[in-house]
Amino acid sequence: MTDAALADTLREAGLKVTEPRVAVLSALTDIPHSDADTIFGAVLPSLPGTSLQAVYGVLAALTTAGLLRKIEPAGSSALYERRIGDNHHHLVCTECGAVRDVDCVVGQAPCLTPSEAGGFTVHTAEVNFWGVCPDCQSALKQKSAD
Amino acid sequence: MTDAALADTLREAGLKVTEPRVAVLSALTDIPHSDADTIFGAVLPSLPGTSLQAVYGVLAALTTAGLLRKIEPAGSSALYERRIGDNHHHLVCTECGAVRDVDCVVGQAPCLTPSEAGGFTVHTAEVNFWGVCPDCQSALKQKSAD
DNA sequence: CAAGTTGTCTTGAATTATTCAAAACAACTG
DNA sequence: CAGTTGTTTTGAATAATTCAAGACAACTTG
Repeated sequence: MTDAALADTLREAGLKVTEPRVAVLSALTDIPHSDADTIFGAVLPSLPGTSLQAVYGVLAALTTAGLLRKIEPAGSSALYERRIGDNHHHLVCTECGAVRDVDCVVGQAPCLTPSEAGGFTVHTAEVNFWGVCPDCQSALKQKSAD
Repeated sequence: MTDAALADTLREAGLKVTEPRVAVLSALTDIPHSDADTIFGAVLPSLPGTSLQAVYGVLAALTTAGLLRKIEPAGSSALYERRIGDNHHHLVCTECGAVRDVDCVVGQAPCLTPSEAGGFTVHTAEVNFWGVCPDCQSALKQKSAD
């Protein structure tokens, strides 16, 4: 995705186009499920004057505008991804924290209406799967072999 | 639940029985879905010499022993509950952070096997519902009427 | 029941992720 | 091109949680 295309994305969302915003979108295209610090590291080479706070500001703006989705798996810092609008879920490695996308499980989400909402107005169902990623499985096997 | 019964619960889990532990279990029986600070406030009257760090230590020990479940909804601090062993889920109010238990939705959890685990070994599926609790619904209605 | 061992609690401080605030600055509007 | 609005920079503050060392208490063993 070119910077021009990313700029259009920003404009369409009613946001001003700035270098930090384009850079953050670009970084998240390459490395989804990244936290603020990782994104900061990714954009720093192209924006030497930027700061971590600026990244936080950009992430907040883009998330509010609906261009980013913020996920906060237990035990890790907030992660951001560009894949939005589809109700996909996440698979998180309990060993290393790696995150992978999972398409919504049973076609729609019939199972995701709480039987008894107790007066709550539910608007979102979030599903997280916890497990061990292939890499960590190998590592664990290796370790137990010692 | 009496303190003696709570003490037995601790012993059965292979843990030493101490005042702070009994107090924390007792507090969580009364006020589930509490964070460390709330629990600290609840046990302080009966344990004047205790500290927040002690509460954190107790919570960590009890969670490791399987007596507590730790939940970490996005945007709030870690919460603890005694209800364990059943795969229930949570309903979280996006306005005030209130948490309510929800029984597992479709009988078992047939919908909670990711279609494509991508090599991950999945051991847990976590479901969180986000919505607005009855109290906050009233409050919002009130506000919009102004 | 007494002494020892192991593990827990207390005290104090450090860390990490994140947010707040004010001034300098840049993007879109007309 | 100038103005307005909103963004970024800079610097500091906050909140939740964790780390570490010594004091202490619970269960075990004799």
